[in-house]
Amino acid sequence: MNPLIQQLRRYGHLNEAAEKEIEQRIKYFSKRKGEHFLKEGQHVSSYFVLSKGLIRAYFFKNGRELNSWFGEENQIFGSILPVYTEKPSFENIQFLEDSEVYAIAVDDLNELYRKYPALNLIGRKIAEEVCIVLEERIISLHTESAIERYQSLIKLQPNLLNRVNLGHIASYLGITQETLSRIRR
Amino acid sequence: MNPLIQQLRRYGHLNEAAEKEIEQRIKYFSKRKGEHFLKEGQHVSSYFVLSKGLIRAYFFKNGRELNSWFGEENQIFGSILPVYTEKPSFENIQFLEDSEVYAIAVDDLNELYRKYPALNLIGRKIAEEVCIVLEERIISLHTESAIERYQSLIKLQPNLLNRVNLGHIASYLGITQETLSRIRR
DNA sequence: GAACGATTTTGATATAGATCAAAAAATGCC
DNA sequence: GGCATTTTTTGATCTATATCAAAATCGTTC
Repeated sequence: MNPLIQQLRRYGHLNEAAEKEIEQRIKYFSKRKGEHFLKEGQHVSSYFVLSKGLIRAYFFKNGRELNSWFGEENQIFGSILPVYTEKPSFENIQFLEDSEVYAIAVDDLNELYRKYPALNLIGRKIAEEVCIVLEERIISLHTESAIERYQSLIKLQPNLLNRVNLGHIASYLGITQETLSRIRR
Repeated sequence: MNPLIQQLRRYGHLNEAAEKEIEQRIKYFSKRKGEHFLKEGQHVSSYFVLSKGLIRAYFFKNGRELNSWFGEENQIFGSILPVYTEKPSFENIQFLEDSEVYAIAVDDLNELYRKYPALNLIGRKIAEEVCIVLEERIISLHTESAIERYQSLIKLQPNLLNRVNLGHIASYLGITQETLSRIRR
């Protein structure tokens, strides 16, 4: 069973015809560690799922890379911006391990929304769930100290620490690597 | 024309029957400055619009109030959490000026979604737009200094400064009132 | 327009986290 | 197993922002 379809089913039911056409449009990629899935200014994919691997999303600020999130297996994620506005994303998405991805292109998704309106319920649920995740991140950044943010992250994505180096984690938390090292001690 | 319907129309088309029933379920409130629209643990409203007035959303952290956002006239806002999970919000919503509100209850909205599936497209668009706004706030908190966050806020909601005292702004920015006062100098 | 409370500013000091530099430890490679 | 590279830790100092206290300003009411 296609891992992206599997994720979509968590949010709502689709009839067979819709599901079949979605499946036809889902593309599979196999990528090596270090490769990019998406670079700033492109707008290839809307939603996607890793059946294997690990990714990070990052952007540039004053010439420095800043991580905005990490994605692990069997989560659904993507960039909302291109889906909503058809504008490209300012984010870069890079594989941190050899990975396998199932993805649907922005244009395909928008056509599917037109053709199968029932899909909008699923799209709504996904976007609402993303809102809730984003709100939690805002609260974390708004109210928590570096130590607390670190603890929040371990609670949310406990495996991450074994898969990603500290520099990436520090960048996500909005602190320097040195501070993170001191926090952990 | 009902101000909430007017906002919904910005996201997509609804047939007459749907629009009529939505309009019937929209409730009007007139509230005085200082009154609450929503207190922590309730889940009255999903989406709403002010035709007049100003509100803030806030929550408690270690006994202190922290502002999470401000709402002005002719914006659509609400709490996604109750719509998505049917769980109550942890936020409080209070009027900062005498206000007039058009609102739709969570239960009504969910029934409308069932009855008029086309509404899901609008719900999806709204949630997607909220995601984009939330992402901007995350970037601001993640990467900007207090001064930059202050400037970002003025750019986004320039009238706010004339309508709200500095304590509220500082609480939104995640800094103390003293620091905000020094920044402004 | 005096008096009160609320809001904003100013001052002195404390602290979390940044920066720069270098050492130590871990990892990968031949 | 030894060398090179990357990652993590440690140290010294600096800076942005917090805290606590008090003064100044503003707004409202009688």
